[in-house]
Amino acid sequence: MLAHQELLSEAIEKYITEKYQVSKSDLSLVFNPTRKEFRGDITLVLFPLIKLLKSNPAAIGTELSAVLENVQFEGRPLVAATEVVQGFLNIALTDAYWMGYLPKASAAPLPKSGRRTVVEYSSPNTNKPLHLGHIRNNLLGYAVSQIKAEAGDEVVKVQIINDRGIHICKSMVAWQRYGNGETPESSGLKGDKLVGKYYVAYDKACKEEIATLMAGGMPEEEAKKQAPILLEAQNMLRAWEAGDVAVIDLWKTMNGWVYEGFNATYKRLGVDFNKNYYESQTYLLGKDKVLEGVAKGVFTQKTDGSVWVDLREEGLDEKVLLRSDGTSVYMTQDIGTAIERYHEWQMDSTIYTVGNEQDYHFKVLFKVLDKLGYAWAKQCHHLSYGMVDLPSGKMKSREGTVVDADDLIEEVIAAAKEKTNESGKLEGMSEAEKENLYRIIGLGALKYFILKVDPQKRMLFNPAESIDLQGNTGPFIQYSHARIRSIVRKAKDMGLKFSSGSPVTTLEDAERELLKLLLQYQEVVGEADARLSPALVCQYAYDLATAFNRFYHDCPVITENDENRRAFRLQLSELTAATLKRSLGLVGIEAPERM
RNA sequence: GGUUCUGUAGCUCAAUUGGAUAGAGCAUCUGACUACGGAUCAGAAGGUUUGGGGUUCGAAUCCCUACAGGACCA
Repeated sequence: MLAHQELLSEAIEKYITEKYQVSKSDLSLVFNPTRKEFRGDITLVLFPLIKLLKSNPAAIGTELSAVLENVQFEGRPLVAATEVVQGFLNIALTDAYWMGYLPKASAAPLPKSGRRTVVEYSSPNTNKPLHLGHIRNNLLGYAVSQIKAEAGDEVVKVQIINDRGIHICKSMVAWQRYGNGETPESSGLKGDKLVGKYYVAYDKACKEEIATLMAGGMPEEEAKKQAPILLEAQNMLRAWEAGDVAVIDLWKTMNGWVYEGFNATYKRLGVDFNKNYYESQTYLLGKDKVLEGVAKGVFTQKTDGSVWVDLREEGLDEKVLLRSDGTSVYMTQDIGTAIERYHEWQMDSTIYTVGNEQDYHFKVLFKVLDKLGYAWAKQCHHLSYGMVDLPSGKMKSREGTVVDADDLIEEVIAAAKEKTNESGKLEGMSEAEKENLYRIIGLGALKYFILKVDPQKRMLFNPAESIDLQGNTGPFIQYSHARIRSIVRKAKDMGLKFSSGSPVTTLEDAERELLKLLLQYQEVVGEADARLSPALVCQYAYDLATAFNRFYHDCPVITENDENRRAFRLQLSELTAATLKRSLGLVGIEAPERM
């Protein structure tokens, strides 16, 4: 987007190829941003040229400096100053060059790519409420969707719900036994919480039954298989697969409760989906496709009837696709879902947002789809993210250390309320506006805390730090935005001008740094898209907020006397607020006008 | 046991994917034009990048190895 690197690069290439008779292909110029302790905007690394030109860095540097000083941009000098430090040629560009880009400094989406991307995130089971792990998953998936859209793709956000299987039957059996007809309405419990309660009840009953059997002399292994409530659940699963009307009805009812609960959580969290997929609707297709694969000879059926794929040549191993009794495994339904989804969307790529515990699973899935002959299998990506740990260690549902999503959301909002009331400037706000602000700040803190970490890495979730308002946090950026908006509003009330007929031609350091950062917006979006990393957007927003705060500290804005300078600074301020807001939006964080 | 990911300041995270003296925040200490919104800004201190080899002009980054932790597959 910015022209300088290309111009500098061309000039140097032309000079070296002509003077030293080296071919262009042997010449690779390495540019880096200049480190901030040196003067300059961009730096050419000279080391790679030493051998090629048979000279030393200092000599090469001074020689190239002379070349660069003649480079023009739109009829004016591009380079203001150069300096050779060790093996590096630091190049400072002219303020006129930077100012030329001011009109383009407003954050805007990249051009349409013409590509359609499906982003899958949140793949809950319907027997338990959502927890902190799902929150990381949802925030990542949503943010990546936003980033992809900003990078020009058409994005389809989908959820895959694991609504069938033994786990949901366990909740159903327990509800039948102990529920007395309890519903979300009768109990006032959120639907997913209600179903989760019976899953826990199942677990408890099952353990008791196992203990009873063992007391009667049965070995533990046997008892675990023979517990009556387990047999009931297995019976129910068979009845479900056979289409038993009563079982299906109960299943629909209880899953319906869960969906209402999930939807409430998603809404509170601020994520949404264009389409939901249900494994109950895709596992049969998966089965068919696996059997087709057997017919085609890409899978093998063993004598017991089970179907396997052999991936040893690809460095993986053999993997079961259908059990000997013909029932499907996770892989089976994932195959069906992938195929159905492609038929529906014909997307150019798919992103699966799933924890890194499934790394192997997705390697296999993509190979299997490839073996089945689907060319699009190569465009499937697993956005693998690390598990979330607590200061007390891992989350373990058995030990009750799982952090419930709804509870967590309400806690961060409550914490935001408390802290905001200590130091906020909320006079004149209605109660409803205040409540909304607490929500925005609490969620801003939570989301930023989670998304600033590289997705791939395992992360530690410290509840206390997640609601910090200072330093590298969401609320810090939100505050910076609100402060700028306040300044801008005030300036407008005073009737100050935001542009002038004779714009400034020289820049203070803080002004230049801010302008340069504003111009990086699209580059950051592109990089975050390529690397599927919302963390880069978080870092950018933080850098931008910091750069503005320094600028605001160093440079008078409203109180600046020079009208042209003041207009420029007001414009910079307004652009910064807009870019902060847009960047935060990419990671699902709202930017309030006041706080 | 096999495969794979991770290891950076006391703590939580960065490091433009091989470039300069490894950067931020928190916590600690010190300061800021009579506060254009101080939830701000500036500074100090804090490092043998888990250990050991190697590759090269140059390594937190690539290779080998040991150790530690996580995950997956049996």
